Amino acid sequence: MPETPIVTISTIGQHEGQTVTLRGWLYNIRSSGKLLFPTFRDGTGTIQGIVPRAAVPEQVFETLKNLQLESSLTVTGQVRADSRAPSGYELDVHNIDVISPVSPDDPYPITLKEHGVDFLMEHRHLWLRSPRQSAILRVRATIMRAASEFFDTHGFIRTDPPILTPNACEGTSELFEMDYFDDDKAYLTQSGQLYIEATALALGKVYSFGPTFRAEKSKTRRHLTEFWMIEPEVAHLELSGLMDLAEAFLTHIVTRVLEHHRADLKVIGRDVEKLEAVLAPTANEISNQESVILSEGAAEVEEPAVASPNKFPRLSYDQAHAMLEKAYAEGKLENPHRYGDDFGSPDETYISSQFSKPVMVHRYPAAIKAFYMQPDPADPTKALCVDVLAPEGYGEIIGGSQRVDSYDLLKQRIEDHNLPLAAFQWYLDLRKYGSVPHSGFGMGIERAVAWICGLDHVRETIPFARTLNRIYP
RNA sequence: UCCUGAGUAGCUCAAUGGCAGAGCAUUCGGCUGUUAACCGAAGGGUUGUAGGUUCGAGUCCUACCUCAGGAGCCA
Repeated sequence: MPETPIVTISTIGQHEGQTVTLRGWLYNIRSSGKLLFPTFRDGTGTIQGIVPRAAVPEQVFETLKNLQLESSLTVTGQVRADSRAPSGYELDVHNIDVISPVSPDDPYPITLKEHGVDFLMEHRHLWLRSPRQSAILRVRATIMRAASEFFDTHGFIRTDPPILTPNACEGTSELFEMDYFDDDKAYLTQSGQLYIEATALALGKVYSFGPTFRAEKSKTRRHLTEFWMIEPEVAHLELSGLMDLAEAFLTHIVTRVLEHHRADLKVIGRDVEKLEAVLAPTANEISNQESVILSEGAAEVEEPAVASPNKFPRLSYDQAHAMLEKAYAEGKLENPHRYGDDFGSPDETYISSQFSKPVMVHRYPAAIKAFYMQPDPADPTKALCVDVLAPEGYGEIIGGSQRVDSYDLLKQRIEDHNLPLAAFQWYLDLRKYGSVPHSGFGMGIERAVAWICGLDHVRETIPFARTLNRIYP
């Protein structure tokens, strides 16, 4: 190989006219008699090469002609702008050096044709190489970075809770159980919330970011058994401030993705206008219908405590219920929503479909929410909680609440929910020694990625999805 | 856990109860601008498993297995 600069495909345009070396894989190859059109990929993008038989040594032409897809190689050639190329550039190949050829007896299983879900998931380790999957993982990385960045730059301290826990955090979900040495059982965490309440009362503003596990036998496009969650928890913060926080947080993430991933979103096939609508100024944003909805029962609409640059619609549970009743009466929903029940998936889809921004639904009936949620002083049958529903029917991406800060009330709640008091003694201590109002939320990364990328299934949002029926590869 | 649907070539899919097929992939041949290239040829099958009905089952019946996505539950 001659001494040439080693470049990546994403920045190859800066080397127009130069002879460069790429290190990558053979993505596809077409031929037309004495012309070869190999397409190379290197993880940053793809570029088509052109190889006229007369222009290269016979051995280079023959080697490339017989090379199987996904063989690894280095390629040397001259970068040329070409209007026929999708990316604007082509490579006039001078030489190739095969690093590791794929055998024709056992060719690369994933072709450029269609494949079924089962086959692709069985070959997830290879599927990741396809342009769409790579693009999704790049966007995921930015979403995770932007999420951390938001808290890091707003005075939050990252404090990660344990992954092995002695008992159920909320006493509801199905947990993965394992032996913990001799006589004990341990469980994989389903939320770090209780632990970061402790670190919040130590450090003020904290967040955690890590994997969580749910053993529920859910089998839908929105569920994984192992997923990543980012959870802030803030001392002295009440519900309205929590909603401001969630609003600013999501706004920051969407802003970053649009800044850095226009090209990836195009590969994924995302309608970028839908994301831009999330950032649109509030005044122009809210449609007539939305105004009507928000003005009905205006007394209940939460006013942001801090002016937020980008306001999301806020609905109380009662307002959302009224919206669903109306929709059912008009035949837009198959089943009526029973007041007092949680919203089902079709309900959430309908509510979110009425807005182009994420919707914050707050003050659910306390009876259907977790024991640690603070009752609303204005109506103790309601909890000071909020669910953020992503647009376009992507469902709940954030769930949060103000926490019970009274020792006596929390103890009562633990007993009412038949939870083992001893296991929660440390949690009660937080209310015994200098309790303050505090709030937090959790966002599931995969649902956020699915929404932002416009995917129809969360299994594509994580490198190796863990679902009810699949733990391979 | 419940409901619904699907299992046929390496992959994606056809096949009135009557000879097991196509495209892609692989191999061989052709083509100097192809964009999931195209054209010609070849090889490639225990039709998810086990029973049953029938002269005859990929097709009908029963059970089971696997997968899918919807409910419930959740992020």
